[in-house]
Amino acid sequence: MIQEIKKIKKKVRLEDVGTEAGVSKSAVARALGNYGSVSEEVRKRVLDTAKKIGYEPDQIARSLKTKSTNTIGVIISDITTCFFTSVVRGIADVASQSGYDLVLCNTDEDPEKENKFLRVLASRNIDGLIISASGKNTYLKKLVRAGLPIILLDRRVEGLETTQLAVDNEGGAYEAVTHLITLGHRRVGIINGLANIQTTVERFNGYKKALQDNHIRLDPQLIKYGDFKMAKAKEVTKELLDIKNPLSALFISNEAMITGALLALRERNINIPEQIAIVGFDDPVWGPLLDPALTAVSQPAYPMGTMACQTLLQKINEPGRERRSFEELVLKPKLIVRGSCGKKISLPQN
Amino acid sequence: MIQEIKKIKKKVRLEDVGTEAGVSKSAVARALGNYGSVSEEVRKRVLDTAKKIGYEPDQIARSLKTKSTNTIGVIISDITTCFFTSVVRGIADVASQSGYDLVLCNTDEDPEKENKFLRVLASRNIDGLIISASGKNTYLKKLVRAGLPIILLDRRVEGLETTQLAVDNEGGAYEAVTHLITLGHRRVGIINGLANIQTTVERFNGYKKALQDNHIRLDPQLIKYGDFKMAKAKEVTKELLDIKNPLSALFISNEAMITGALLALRERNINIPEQIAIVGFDDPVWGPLLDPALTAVSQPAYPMGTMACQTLLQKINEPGRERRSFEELVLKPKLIVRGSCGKKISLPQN
DNA sequence: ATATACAATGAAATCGGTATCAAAAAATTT
DNA sequence: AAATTTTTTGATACCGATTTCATTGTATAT
Repeated sequence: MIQEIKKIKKKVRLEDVGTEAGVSKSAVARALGNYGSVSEEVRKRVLDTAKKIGYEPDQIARSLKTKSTNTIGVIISDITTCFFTSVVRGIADVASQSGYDLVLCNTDEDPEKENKFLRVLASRNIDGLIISASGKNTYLKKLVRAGLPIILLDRRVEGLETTQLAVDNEGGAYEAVTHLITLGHRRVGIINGLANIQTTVERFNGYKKALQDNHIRLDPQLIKYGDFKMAKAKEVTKELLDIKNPLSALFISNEAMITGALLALRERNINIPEQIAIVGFDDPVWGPLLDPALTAVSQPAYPMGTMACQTLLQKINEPGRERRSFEELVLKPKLIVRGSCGKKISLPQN
Repeated sequence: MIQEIKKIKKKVRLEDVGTEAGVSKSAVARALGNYGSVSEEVRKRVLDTAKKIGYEPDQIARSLKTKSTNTIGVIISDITTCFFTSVVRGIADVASQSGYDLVLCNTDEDPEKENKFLRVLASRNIDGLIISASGKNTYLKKLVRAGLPIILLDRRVEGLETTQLAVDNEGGAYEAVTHLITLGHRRVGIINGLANIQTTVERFNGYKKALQDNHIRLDPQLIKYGDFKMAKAKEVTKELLDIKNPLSALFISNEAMITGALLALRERNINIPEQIAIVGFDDPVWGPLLDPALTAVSQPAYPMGTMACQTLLQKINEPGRERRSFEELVLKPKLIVRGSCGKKISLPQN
């Protein structure tokens, strides 16, 4: 039994570089950290031996002392959502450029999970946080008060005085629904997202406002709620198709639900746009592949990510601005008209 | 100028709990850490005061001592790729259940970025790594030798003795192309991914093998390379459409490139499947929405993620198994036949 | 009652860096 | 050459947990 477990290479520490180079670890720290003063000779020797024996500083140890981890937390509902995918990519690119890393958390809109992640991230001493919050969250307030730089992404949270970055959901929805109305549609259905999520409410408001401005009465039958996912939207779409006074157009509140809705229409053999006109909030890459191509509200997801991260990094690095950091950044979405709403239809007599 | 900057709440430390509860910090550590022995009375008192003054242990400090960070690194090419999105979600779910967090890195297939991320993650003392490696990477080998638990995801790396988890790319491609051949197609084009990526090679091999097994000569004109992205695939598809001896079927190596290819066909007003049959590797959610619906090779992306993470956690927690940890886990993809390949065509005379 | 085992506790070392401080060495001024 | 300043350097405290160790107090065995 002389067979030994292969020895795992031991970590090279700052001090090891010191002994190898024949100086104290303080000297090494100065040489590598470019601060204090070191003789040119020692600096060179240290740099060489550091490279030679493969020294890599331990971030954990460093963080313990400096209180900065070069980490930013990202809390979203679901990375699988195309919108968030792009946002996260944007965040990641900016972060990486500045030497920050991302810790990613999916909450599935579950406030409990959200709370758990917040605690975990806080205990990890993240330098900043970008969060698409589910809503009422007590711990989040604590973190804001504790001075953690935070960007509220895509969703406002009441009573939280911190920077937020969102899309003009109401405006986007308004534009989309107005487009339908302009084309002559009077019975416009809507598939909302989860009921008490900020974005859902705002998009719904845009829908309502568009109807109102055109003197169309709100019909509760035309209003359905999904959960931002495909399956539920499919179900709910079928319900919409089954009401007696049928709808002629449908507005759908996010990408996954668009898929669900279209699937339902497919199953029922309903033609777009002849039998029903479709607009979606979110402009999927595959929209142009459909026949007719999808008319949709396009959100600048990637730019939102980069902007969120840039703003966060500013907050992190200029803590002086903290006082005036309660700003609202709003990006405009854009309606992209393709074929799925068809041409102007003749108004029914009423 | 009596106006003061609002005081930021100071961190509560283990020791603070101690003084508040009238015991030493060692006692607190034992009470909270559930080890050693503490009198029931002290335990209760400590737990109470800890909650009262809101103590949250500092992970950084803990990690420094314990050498474990409860963090796993995830290095992929691009989170924007649907396949990776699902994989990452799978990883995240399993990780989170076991109290691990994810640090996410996008390399864009750039070996330099990959190397940089590896260094950063190593210096952060991650407990394990899941990586879809770009290829020849020196630093990765170092980490394996250093004993870091690693799962190679989706792509093998030569000379690296560590667990790997991939889809049977060759098999999947073989099945797809064979399907086309069975339907009577003889001139089958292929849009490959980036040239020296493992998955590209394997899928291409499946394509070649299928042709070979059916005694069809490889025509270089039918073979194009993309970069896994949409734009390039669109371009390349047009090139394919322009060759004189036209192709009757096309196999496309991943989702984004499918979109690109279909976009090109759309522009040229080419009918699927009458003028060209289409199979894709990757089964997009929107595949069924097309007309005809897309025939595609479906990869179990989410399960790959969960499995990768489970396997990794095993490695982390049972270091004894290290010796025999050079295993290859292969998942089977599945061809899903829908409409985009059409029916059997009559063979041209040849 | 004495010896022994065991539970409960606090002091102190440790993890690997950063930062402060005072001593030593070198350079400059007078 | 002596005094002063400046540069270079190593020793040491510190970050906030974990963990070892020695000590005290209590329970059990003899």
